[in-house]
Amino acid sequence: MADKNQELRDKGLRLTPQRQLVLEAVRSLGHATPEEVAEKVRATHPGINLSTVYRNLETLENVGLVQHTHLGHGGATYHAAEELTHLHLVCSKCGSVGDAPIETAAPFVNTLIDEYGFKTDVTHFAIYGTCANCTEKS
Amino acid sequence: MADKNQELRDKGLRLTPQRQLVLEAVRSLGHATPEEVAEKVRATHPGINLSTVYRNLETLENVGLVQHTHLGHGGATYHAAEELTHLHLVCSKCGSVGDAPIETAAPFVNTLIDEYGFKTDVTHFAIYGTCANCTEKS
DNA sequence: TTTTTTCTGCAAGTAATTTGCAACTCGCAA
DNA sequence: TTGCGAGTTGCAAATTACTTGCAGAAAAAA
Ligand SMILES: [Mn+2]
Ligand SMILES: [Mn+2]
Ligand SMILES: [Zn+2]
Ligand SMILES: [Zn+2]
Repeated sequence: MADKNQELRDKGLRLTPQRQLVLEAVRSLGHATPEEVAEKVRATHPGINLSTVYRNLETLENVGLVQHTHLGHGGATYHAAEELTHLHLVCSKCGSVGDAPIETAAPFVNTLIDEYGFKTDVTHFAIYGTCANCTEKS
Repeated sequence: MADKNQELRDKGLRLTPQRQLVLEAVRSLGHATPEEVAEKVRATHPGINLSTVYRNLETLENVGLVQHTHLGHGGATYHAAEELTHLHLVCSKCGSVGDAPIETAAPFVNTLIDEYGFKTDVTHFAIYGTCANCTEKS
């Protein structure tokens, strides 16, 4: 358990139960909005304030343990940083979120570097469109 | 001018000065937030309410005359539908918004169709990353 | 321990967008 | 032309998502 504590300490952060719970929640949820993180945390620790969740998500993002992405028109969702190894394919019709390996985007990313010197972060925004299922139905 | 009126009528919309002004503002501004659209409209017609602008942007989007995209972490920006002919390369460091032809993404889009049956709308979300300028400086 | 510093809960505050509603006006029909 | 009805507007209030100020609590340093 010293290891787990160390993880946050090494980043120069104070080890509070709230912070650990937020990090655990993000890790166990996959993608989650701040509200969902709060809900998860409160399942075991009801007292924790929503602003504490927001503040910790920001702090954890600053030290690189979590990251946010935009899957839809609204607010951000959070991931564990290690977990960002795929593209998000978001369907505008049904709202489903599919995954694809980041390598799928590699040629595109390379083209943008070569032609514009632009280094793309392909996971920050979702890939938006219509899924196979919804295309079929229409 | 009958033509211009017809354009909205053909979509089944009523022709109000507010609606025409919103559409013109979107067309002349390129990318614009609802607030910016309102500001533009008010330059000549001060009385127009912000909620009218929001409602008309939605209506115009429903009939396909305008579209929204997400360039940053926050709210949406609106374009004329005809004008969506480029990718947006948004720099996370300096906030600059560069353009690239949509064809740049064609191979990537095709890959997603072939492998996942997913039809990508590459303009809905910006391409996010670091521009050449900011990469140099660091 | 005691002290220092960071973090938390709570309440209040913003910013962006939406909604309810009564008054208006556009387009059609008489 | 005028009159009607559905669609539209302005305004105020509501909602949503997030942020901030602050005083007390709790980590970590001393
Ligand atoms: Mn959107
Ligand atoms: Mn973002
Ligand atoms: Zn779908
Ligand atoms: Zn830049």
